[in-house]
Amino acid sequence: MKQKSLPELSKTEFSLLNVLWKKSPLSVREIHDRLDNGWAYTTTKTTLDRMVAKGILGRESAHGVYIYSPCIGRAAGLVQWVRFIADNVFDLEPLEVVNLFAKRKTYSDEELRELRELLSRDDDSSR
Amino acid sequence: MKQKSLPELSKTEFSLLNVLWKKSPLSVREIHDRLDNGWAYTTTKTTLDRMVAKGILGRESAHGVYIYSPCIGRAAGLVQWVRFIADNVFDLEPLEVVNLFAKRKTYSDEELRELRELLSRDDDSSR
DNA sequence: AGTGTATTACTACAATGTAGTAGATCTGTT
DNA sequence: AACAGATCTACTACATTGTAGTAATACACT
Repeated sequence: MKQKSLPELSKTEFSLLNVLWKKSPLSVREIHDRLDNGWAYTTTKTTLDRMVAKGILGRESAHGVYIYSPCIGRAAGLVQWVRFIADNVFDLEPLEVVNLFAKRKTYSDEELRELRELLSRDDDSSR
Repeated sequence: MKQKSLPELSKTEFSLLNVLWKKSPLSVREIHDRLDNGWAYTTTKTTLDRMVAKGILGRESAHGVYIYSPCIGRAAGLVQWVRFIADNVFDLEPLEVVNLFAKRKTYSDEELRELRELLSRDDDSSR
């Protein structure tokens, strides 16, 4: 056991993380701008800070502003989502959904490998 | 305009609907049993009733119990989810994600057609 | 040094996630 | 037909999330 239980991320949390997995650390403003949903700036801020409080993100001060970065990797953050999507959207086994990822170039081989690993390992120790 | 704006379904709502899209109408008990998450029975009930209140589900009485059925079709319920998944998980255009569906036999041709239609039509009239 | 502009902290409130409890109802049993 | 046990339903409850406003700070430029 080295993984502190895969997090169950909400839709908003996931999309925030998604920005930061592409590039990080970023300031609230930077995140807010690439996040092209209709949110108010303060909404982005609030969500980020709550995620920091939960340990999903880290933040530090740089030149007078806070910058945020993910505390969990993309593979770990994806696990629960792949399960959900496999079950509810594709009606396939999680690993088969990962194979769909593999066709598209969205994830690196390394990420895919880790994702598969996490999916088969953590085979529902919870609930 | 004949579509009453595609609903933004939460994860839970989506998985409930997913059961009912497979077979309906069903009683709380029947839904609860096929829904194999760890919920308490009353949680399933509460969620169902809230969805009825929102007009996502309908319910009627049959042999002394309520039975529930979806008020929206699978294609309509999927639209926002396909957008989210396209954006945040696959990093593809929504329509390309639909093409992934097409490979697997999860959706009927009719559903796919309607889904594509809805996706291209309702190109962000909201927010 | 003062005014405008962006950032942060704090507060707010509705919706959702999750579930318990008590009362109503059904069902099978004498 | 009356009662016990099992189910179902309505109502209540409380934490978390979704979403955002406001006031206090900090910064940046004239």
